[in-house]
Amino acid sequence: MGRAPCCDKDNVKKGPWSPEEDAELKAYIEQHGTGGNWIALPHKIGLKRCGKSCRLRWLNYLRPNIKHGGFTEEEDQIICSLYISIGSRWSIMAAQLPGRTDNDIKNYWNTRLKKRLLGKGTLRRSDREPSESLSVSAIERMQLLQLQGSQSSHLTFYNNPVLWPKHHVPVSHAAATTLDVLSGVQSPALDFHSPSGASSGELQDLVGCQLPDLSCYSDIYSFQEANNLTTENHSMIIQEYEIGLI
DNA sequence: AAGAGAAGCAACCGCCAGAAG
DNA sequence: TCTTCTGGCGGTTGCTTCTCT
Repeated sequence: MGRAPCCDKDNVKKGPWSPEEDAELKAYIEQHGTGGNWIALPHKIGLKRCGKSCRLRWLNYLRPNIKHGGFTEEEDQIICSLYISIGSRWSIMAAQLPGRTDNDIKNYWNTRLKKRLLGKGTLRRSDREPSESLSVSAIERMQLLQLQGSQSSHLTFYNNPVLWPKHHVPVSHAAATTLDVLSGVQSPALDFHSPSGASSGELQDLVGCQLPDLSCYSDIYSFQEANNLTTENHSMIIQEYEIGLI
């Protein structure tokens, strides 16, 4: 059944790549391509490396047109906006930033941007109770939304289609408007604060398009209320969920 | 000048969805 | 149809470099 094991883990080298290994991998891929099989690649080249390690090395370091460091102000803004809208989906962010790798963006966010934007008081995983259902990423995004709301509006993800991920499907204007109204007016028919509140069917009728089950919003709304987030942010979160980004 | 702590970053780990046998 | 592997991803680790005292 199945396939042969990918590599002999006792016989593969780990740790930093040497210039010789880099050169061998680069030369082989430039000449022959990956052949669609990373696992077989190190055997063909004669490298004592796991295929996954070769893939990572190529994608993050050896691939042509890779940029390292020196993130621009514009890139900072894009990363920040995307983090607010899609969270820690580094590969999607990398797709929006030519020459940047997901690993680079992730490192840049974790070591610099996060501290710069949120300060040193950001939540760590160890600070939270295990039962809390909001991820650290979600809370950081809420904090950024608050900051964004109190500062300029140019970072707003939904105001700038350039920042939308390639798979982004714009929400209909009618749906967005209706959701804005609903979240602002708090219709008595809809209890946004309870998982047992409005069904997606009820909202669907009001909005005129298909919506997912809203029960998952309970934590977000509770958090929003506790942190005085705006209704604009409120509806944005619904929109993001609707298009599958959260 | 030396040691400690912080920051930066490359690479590994482990999980998941889809593919292959 | 089931089992196992591959590719891809985000999270985490640990080594190196930098900064502060």
